[in-house]
Amino acid sequence: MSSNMEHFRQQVYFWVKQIPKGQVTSYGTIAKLAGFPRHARHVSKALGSAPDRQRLPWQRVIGADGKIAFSPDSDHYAIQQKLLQQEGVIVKKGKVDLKLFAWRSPLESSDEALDIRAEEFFR
DNA sequence: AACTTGACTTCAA
DNA sequence: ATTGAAGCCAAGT
Repeated sequence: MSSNMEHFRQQVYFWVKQIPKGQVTSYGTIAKLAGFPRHARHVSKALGSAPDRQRLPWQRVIGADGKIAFSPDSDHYAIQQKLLQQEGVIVKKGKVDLKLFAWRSPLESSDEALDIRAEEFFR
């Protein structure tokens, strides 16, 4: 049987793929959606080691404060910013206005919805 | 077993 | 709005 962490990773990939083009969400939100709240840091790890990064819209996952998480002087940072801008997301000083581009996931509105959704995916 | 390391988050100044 | 400290947790040393 696959490890818990492996399950986590699959859930992360699934939810990241759900983020609509031109919108963003946070590591923490993905962690929550995946059913593992408080594991925001592991979401980044899962993305970084994703076997098929090419098919994952990883650029749509940013910090809870709307900022690109990579170091501003890194290549990753520049690439992520470019990819986001290419799909219409406005990034100023490495920050996205969440009021305009935050993905309204089904689980963010209510905790009840989150529990229901969790059941669907964990049986 | 102890300590460090992140593509994190929250909260209090 | 910004900043820093504390909390977080699996992995790697």
